[in-house]
Amino acid sequence: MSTGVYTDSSGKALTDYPQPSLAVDTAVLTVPGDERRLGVLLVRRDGANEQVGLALPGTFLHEEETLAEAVRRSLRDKVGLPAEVVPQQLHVFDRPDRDDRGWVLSVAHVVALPWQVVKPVVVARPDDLEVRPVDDVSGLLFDHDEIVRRATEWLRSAYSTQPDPSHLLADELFTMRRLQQLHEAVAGRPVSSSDTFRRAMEPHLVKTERRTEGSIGKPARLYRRR
Amino acid sequence: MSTGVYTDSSGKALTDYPQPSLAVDTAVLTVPGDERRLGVLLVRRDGANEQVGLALPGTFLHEEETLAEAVRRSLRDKVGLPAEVVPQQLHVFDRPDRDDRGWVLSVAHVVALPWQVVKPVVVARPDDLEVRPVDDVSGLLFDHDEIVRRATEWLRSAYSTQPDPSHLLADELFTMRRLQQLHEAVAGRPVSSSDTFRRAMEPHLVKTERRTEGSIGKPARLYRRR
DNA sequence: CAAATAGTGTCTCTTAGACAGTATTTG
DNA sequence: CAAATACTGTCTAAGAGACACTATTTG
Repeated sequence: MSTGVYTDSSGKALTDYPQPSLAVDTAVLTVPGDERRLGVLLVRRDGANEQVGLALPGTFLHEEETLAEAVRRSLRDKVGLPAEVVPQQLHVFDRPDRDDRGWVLSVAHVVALPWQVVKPVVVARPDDLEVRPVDDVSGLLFDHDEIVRRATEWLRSAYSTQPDPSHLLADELFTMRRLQQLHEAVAGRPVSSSDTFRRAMEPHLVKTERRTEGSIGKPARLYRRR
Repeated sequence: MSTGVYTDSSGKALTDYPQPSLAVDTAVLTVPGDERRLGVLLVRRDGANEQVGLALPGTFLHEEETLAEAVRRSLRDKVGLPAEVVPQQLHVFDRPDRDDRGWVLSVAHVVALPWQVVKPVVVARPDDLEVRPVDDVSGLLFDHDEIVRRATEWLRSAYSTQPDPSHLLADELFTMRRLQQLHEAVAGRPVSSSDTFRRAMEPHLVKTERRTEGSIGKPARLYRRR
């Protein structure tokens, strides 16, 4: 690590420059089982020094920690989510006045989790936590509306070419219809055509010989991830 | 700005947490007029406190400055480039040991500039500055190889659907062939087919009635940006 | 006129989209 | 058997890619 003061090209020591605080804020996306829409997890902030209102879960970066670790820590400590998540970096928000408590930059992240994982934490703390459809989100604290917008765009783009890249479908086996419904929930609109959807997804999946049982109508073929 | 100490959820004041220094590093991409390959601008670092070797131009974030402003300042002060550039954020590099001078996070940026703009500064300071083909870059300081890789990927992706989105072609009028040669330089390989290239680009351009003059072969139609 | 480059016409193959018609289940 | 859902086959339109052929210049 640093063994002494070093200077930049203007001869100023690094520590002479006030540096910003660095935060991470994370859009946790999920599709609630009942509703067929993509949702984002929000936390109510009303601590003594915090601004009051809804926001994304976040925290300040701790010493020697990576951004991904800070994201995992914030999701574990503030929400109660498991620590195995792999967050995706989105963008650094750097407006000097974005946080009126001080000079705080935020590295926005996104992670998508199955409803089975998110539901228990929301049920456990209904006064603190809430899942809201991404297309209805507005009025969040700081610039978190914009983070949700970017996170949504990122996930929708990822789902446009690959079958469930974020494993929102927790089941090992699933029908083409179930996959399509998930993709429609993520996209926020019906797929252009079932035919095209099937043709686009089949090459990326393993076609099993198993079928659904007990459902109404002709039993559907079950697929597996490749 | 901050009116007093505030605390996080564990009751610790923000200033109790050591915070990292925040740097910006920028991949300046260009296509040298003679060579038909995409290049990146490198600076030789050999100051007293700096590591010795080739790296991207960068700087530390100053107080109340945005990241884009820091990028412009670093390009102006360390390279001599004009200040009107619009940098694109790529990724935050956060390995705690990525800079052995201390805990430094870097927000990597990319910007593409016409050779007419880059050439003068390289010619003026041949011992400090160098443009090297992106596909030949390796052994840069810190994790700058990775930044160049990401910057290249970003630019190539941008050029795959739009005609010269970064205005690397400084001329107002240009032939389809010239545009294609630029795109081939950026992509690092020939376009799959001139026919397809023309068909993909024409809708995004204005077809003028002017033609090239004095060139060998049939004079080519000139196009303009929309 | 030969060489060089630009531009057009058109054929084939693939894919998207639409949709009719068949298959297999539940109740 | 009616209703519901799954699946197949096939037609059409649009686009990608290939390429022959025509056009217009220089030397």
